[in-house]
Amino acid sequence: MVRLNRTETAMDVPAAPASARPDQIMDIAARLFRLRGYAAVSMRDIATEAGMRTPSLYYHFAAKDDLVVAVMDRGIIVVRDAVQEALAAMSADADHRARLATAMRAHLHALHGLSDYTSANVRIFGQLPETLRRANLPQRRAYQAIWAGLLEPTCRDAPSVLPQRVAFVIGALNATLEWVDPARMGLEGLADQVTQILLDGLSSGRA
Amino acid sequence: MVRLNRTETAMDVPAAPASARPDQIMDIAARLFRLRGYAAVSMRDIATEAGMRTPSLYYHFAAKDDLVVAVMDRGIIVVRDAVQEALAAMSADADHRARLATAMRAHLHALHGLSDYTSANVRIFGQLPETLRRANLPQRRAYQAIWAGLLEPTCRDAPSVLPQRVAFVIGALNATLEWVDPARMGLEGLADQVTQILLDGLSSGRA
DNA sequence: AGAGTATTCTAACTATCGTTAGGTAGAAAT
DNA sequence: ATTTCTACCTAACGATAGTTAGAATACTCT
Repeated sequence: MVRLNRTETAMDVPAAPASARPDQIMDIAARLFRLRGYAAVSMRDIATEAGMRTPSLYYHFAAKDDLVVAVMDRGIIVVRDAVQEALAAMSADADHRARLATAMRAHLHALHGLSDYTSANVRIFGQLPETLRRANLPQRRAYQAIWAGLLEPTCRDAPSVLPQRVAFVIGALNATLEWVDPARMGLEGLADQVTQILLDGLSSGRA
Repeated sequence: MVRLNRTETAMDVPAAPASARPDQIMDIAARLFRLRGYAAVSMRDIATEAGMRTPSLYYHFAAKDDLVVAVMDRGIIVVRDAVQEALAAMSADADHRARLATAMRAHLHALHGLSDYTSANVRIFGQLPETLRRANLPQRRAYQAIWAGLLEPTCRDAPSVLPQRVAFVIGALNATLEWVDPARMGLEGLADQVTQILLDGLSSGRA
């Protein structure tokens, strides 16, 4: 609501390189998309939060479609990098259960704490017209490939179900977005619970 | 796209009671919401599919909000009835694992095969403004209560996590909406896989 | 200091949204 | 036969969406 003149907004972040303005816009867009969904966030909303007039956005992004695609792609890249780094930091002789648990933790962390990009992606993917969804599919497939490698040892006797397992596990992790209150519940407790259920099932609760 | 005059549309369904017209509109709305999301479906779209002019919708539903709330509520009622009936049909001495598996199957069936109402609910709930979401919450809470009863035996030693378990299981089941191709994959195979993972974990795949 | 580029501005356009006003054809009731 | 009610119609309103044209400002480099 507060109108900022351009001196204030530009000078608030003097350390960042000049080319970081698109990043700032994407940050704002990701946060709003995450909070309110895709159609409910207008270019005017994003411009207001960025302290600029609406048409100025079009200097950095030619259309709302381009902006949302950029946000969506980054959402997958962020979680993909997080999971890959977490796996790379493990000792080489970790078994597949430990690797799965680590990947789940990294995914949940990217989803709830790291940034708004991955959560925005999960939140609005289903709201996008098919054209925009298709634009994000290559990133998603690359990320699913990581999980296929992780889950392959769990279904060696029926490899045909692997793609469905991948989708189910990622979907189950993403579903936590809808009900987890990040403040009320610690991320560690959430990760413990979710990984335990997914690895050993609901029946193992008393162990 | 085809324009129908009122004689054709009114006479096509002479067997149905006259008061079924709101149901027909809700059927169409649920199908479109499921396919395209909330904001992407206009009252004009619904009216066109119903073979009428847009303002005529307002004779049956005072606002888009009322229509969408009616669809959302029915979406929960449908799945709730399906799960309750399936549980009621079980023998009284079934253990909690069998009851859980039955409930999961019924939920998945309502989600993928029974009608568009439950899938529309799951699909667009996160897209609604908070006011409309709140209107659907009582139905959701009532449905969650059923699952709380089902899941309580799985976490007797830590009852405080029960609400989160309920949300996680329902969320995981709902997540299948995003990746299951109902035609390509049989509903039974899907249910087998999902219930096995949720009950016994990913590691049990080779059993 | 001045030229050129980068960035933001004002003003406005078109399209579509949900919705309202007010009228009309047909069936039901008196 | 006249009224009443149901279910639909045409016409149009105000609000808001994404977007464009073109001028003005700020920054960079010589």
